[in-house]
Amino acid sequence: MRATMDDLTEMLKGTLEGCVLEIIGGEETYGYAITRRLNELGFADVVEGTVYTILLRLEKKGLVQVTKRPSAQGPPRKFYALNDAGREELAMFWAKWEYVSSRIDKLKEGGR
Amino acid sequence: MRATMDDLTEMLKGTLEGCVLEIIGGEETYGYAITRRLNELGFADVVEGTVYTILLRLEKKGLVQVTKRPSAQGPPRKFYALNDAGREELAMFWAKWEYVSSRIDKLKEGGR
DNA sequence: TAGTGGTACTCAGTACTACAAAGTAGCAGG
DNA sequence: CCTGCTACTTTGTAGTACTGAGTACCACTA
Repeated sequence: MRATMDDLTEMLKGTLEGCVLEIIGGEETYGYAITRRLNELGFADVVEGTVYTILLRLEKKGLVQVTKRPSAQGPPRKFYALNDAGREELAMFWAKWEYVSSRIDKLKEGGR
Repeated sequence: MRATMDDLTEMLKGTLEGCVLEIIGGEETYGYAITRRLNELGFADVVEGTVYTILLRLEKKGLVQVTKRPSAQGPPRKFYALNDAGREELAMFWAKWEYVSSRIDKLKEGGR
């Protein structure tokens, strides 16, 4: 119930999934690495559980192709890559983001 | 379950409340008018029910001052104005927005 | 004067999302 | 062997926007 700057979870709803799509779109990668990447990017509080639920959702929606590969650093990794539907969804996400963020910025400028 | 451009509801979660705060901050106003304002601003699918739940939440959090005034155009209106806590919350909202949107834009630019 | 349409508010229930928390499992180094 | 790091899974919870139904008040009009 804090109102501090670092509590961004509500604002990330609906955008985190798109961010994960974008990261996967850049290169085939896996859950743990995606979490670290998001943390690096400034989304410091995003934890693994969140990312894994998103990945399962993407898989269910048929937006990604999954490949299991052994790892030298622990249990096997599940690598994710975008398929055509995923790339389409990603483009849609950026279109929505463009739209929403421009409206909000306009509102901020006292948009009449 | 559509994936069309006009389904923005998930992306608005966490930001709509801030938008309502901003509108109230601009001038004392009431629920119905706020809904129309949001629709004008491009948030076409936002409906009254949503705005009223936000307003009740703001009231519960003690961020607004409420004044009931009779209307010539129907039942009495509940006018909302920001108090000090509300102005603080609004500033916090814009700070968060600045932060989150800049990170997402960076990610979009292929941010390394 | 009954009916319609626009204004204005309320409330119960639902869907979706991010997070918390706990657990399983493998490998490396001391 | 045991601690720490990597890596994945699952269950449950809280918060938010939306749906849909309802109440109520007024103006206009047929």
